[in-house]
Amino acid sequence: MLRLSKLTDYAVVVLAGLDRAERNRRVMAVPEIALASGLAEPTVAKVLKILGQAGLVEGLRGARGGYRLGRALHEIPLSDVIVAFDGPIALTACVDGASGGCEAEAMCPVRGRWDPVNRAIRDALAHVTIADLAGPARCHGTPAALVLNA
Amino acid sequence: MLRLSKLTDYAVVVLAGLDRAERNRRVMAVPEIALASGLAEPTVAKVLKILGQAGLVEGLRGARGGYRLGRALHEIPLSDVIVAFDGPIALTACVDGASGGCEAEAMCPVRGRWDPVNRAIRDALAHVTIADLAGPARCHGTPAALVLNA
DNA sequence: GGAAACCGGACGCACTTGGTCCTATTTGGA
DNA sequence: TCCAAATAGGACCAAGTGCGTCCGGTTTCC
Ligand code: FES
Ligand code: FES
Repeated sequence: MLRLSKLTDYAVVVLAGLDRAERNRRVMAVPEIALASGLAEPTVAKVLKILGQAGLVEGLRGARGGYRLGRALHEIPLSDVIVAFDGPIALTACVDGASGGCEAEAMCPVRGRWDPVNRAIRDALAHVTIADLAGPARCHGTPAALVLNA
Repeated sequence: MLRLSKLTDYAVVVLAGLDRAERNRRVMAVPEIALASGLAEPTVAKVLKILGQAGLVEGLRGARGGYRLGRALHEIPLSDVIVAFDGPIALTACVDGASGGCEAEAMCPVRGRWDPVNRAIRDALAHVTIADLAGPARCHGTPAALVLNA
């Protein structure tokens, strides 16, 4: 359905919640983040694990541990979050060297023609930051709407 | 995975195949299209049925029947095909009035903020025509790449 | 040393997707 | 008039995958 997974959606919410702690230079533990975001605790944990692997958040282990933002929200492009959860951004299975995903591979008239479309989607998603999605604070200079509707 | 369904992919191939018949003002039957596109016959039939419901192709019933393009390929935006197979183009479940798809609905900080992103994707997809994907013939004036990478 | 917290992976349920097939309806031709 | 050809529409089942949950292991502070 051209939809990204729920986890990706949750990730944005979690990141937005973490941002509030960031301003106080605190770390937040999972239960606290779950409460702040209204999501189930195990789900939040899973989201943060994946975000950690992608380097978007930093996890501090041990007692009094928690999570902290790896970068500021306005430096995290939406595409990074999507890639972390949904894998590479490509509309079709038959891109570049990926053979075998398609049945009409031999005589296919659209072989490789999706590439410009994929690149366009990637670009659009790369120019939106999580800060644009998280709140009314404009920290990027150009609001997302301006860039996107050009 | 931000992927569109295989059926959508096949639809583009099928439409490209139909275009060759269109130039001769002929109609093509399912077996012929299947042969031309290299796809399985029942699959092609299913694709054409859906395309017919969307008005993108016209089916002529009875003996000597077949399928014909509803419009020229360069007048069919990619978004129309995607909508026919994958439903409305929206990255997240929580758009506009669609409540219930999300758990953190009450206190969600990103409620409604996806809309500009969705609109951007929709616009990008609406400016690519099937003709852009189907072959080297440029019939739209501006090639897709130019519009997309602006 | 114990408690608190993250880390990594495995498991199972459930939904969606895809491919196939069958029947009804329509139309052209013998 | 009757039959063959071809679409229309839906039902059906199998496979894959996303999603939520849980558990044991490891690290760090008190
Ligand atoms: S190779 Fe996949 S649709 Fe052509
Ligand atoms: S309402 Fe769905 S993420 Fe906010």
